[in-house]
Amino acid sequence: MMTIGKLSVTAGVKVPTIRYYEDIGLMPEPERTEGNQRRYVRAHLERLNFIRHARDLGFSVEAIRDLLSLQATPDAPCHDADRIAADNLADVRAKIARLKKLEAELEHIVSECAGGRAGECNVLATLADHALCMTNHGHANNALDNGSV
Amino acid sequence: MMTIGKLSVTAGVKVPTIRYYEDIGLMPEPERTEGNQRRYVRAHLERLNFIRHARDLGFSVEAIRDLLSLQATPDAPCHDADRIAADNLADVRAKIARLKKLEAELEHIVSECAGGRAGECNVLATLADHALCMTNHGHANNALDNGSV
DNA sequence: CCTAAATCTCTAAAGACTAGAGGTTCAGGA
DNA sequence: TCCTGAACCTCTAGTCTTTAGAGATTTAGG
Repeated sequence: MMTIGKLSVTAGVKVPTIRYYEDIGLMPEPERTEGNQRRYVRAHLERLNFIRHARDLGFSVEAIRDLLSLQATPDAPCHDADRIAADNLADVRAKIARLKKLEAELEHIVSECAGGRAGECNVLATLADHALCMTNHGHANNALDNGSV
Repeated sequence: MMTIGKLSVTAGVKVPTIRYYEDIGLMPEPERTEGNQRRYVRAHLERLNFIRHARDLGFSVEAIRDLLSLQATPDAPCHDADRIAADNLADVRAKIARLKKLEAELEHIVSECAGGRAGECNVLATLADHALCMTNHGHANNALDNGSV
């Protein structure tokens, strides 16, 4: 029997976040004391660990919902879970590729900025002029959006 | 003289986003026709390109605001712009490092999933049990939050 | 029993947009 | 010149995943 504070510390998830997960149905409603305070058992901790871990790995809340429902029916084929993870892997690789280009560009910018005046500064010049751009970081804006990965 | 639609297509920024940038002061208020429609000139396109480019590179709106103000005073030392870019570079590197761990873990998970049942699936097992975790993707939740990079 | 810490609910904010409603203006063709 | 349909206008409200605070209540330890 854990309080929400204990659960929070143990799982590494902030208290309001736990309540939020309950709101959106990721966490079940736990039992309450007579004074209406939440009391959790070990199953809750495990589930919350699962959720936090999956969030850390970049899974969306929707994907986690799917995974949790799979977990609830252990006889189902794991094909779906596999697909969810594979999709995520593709995403992650795309993000890495994009960030590496970005890193190269920023390195270039920073190393060249030798403390001159803004008028000659590469940061500004590079950002202002696409023609100076080393790499093609295109308009695929969603590739790295919705962060929390 | 461009309409907002033309500007949108040319710069690769959605129309409501342009208006939003105007609201928050990233874009100046352009001239209007007698019928109250916005009309942009080339300077607007360049500024919007600057903004989009910087957003693509992971700069926050606040950082962009700083950069834009630096750009407006080209005699100022570029030290600030340099710092902003350097800060961003550190961020980008942290993101890359984290995503690489994540990639390794997902590769591990996916490759081991041989189409069994969910009860034995590594995706679920790995997510459920921290002890099976290959890497320490810690609780530094903000490292990759606020995406759009 | 008392008190301080933790909990409760509820509302609102963050960032960076995006979507829709309901109305107006513009440009090209008949 | 008029018409029509696409594009524009403002305004409100929603997205997503939390996080922070206010004000009230409960709990556990001494």
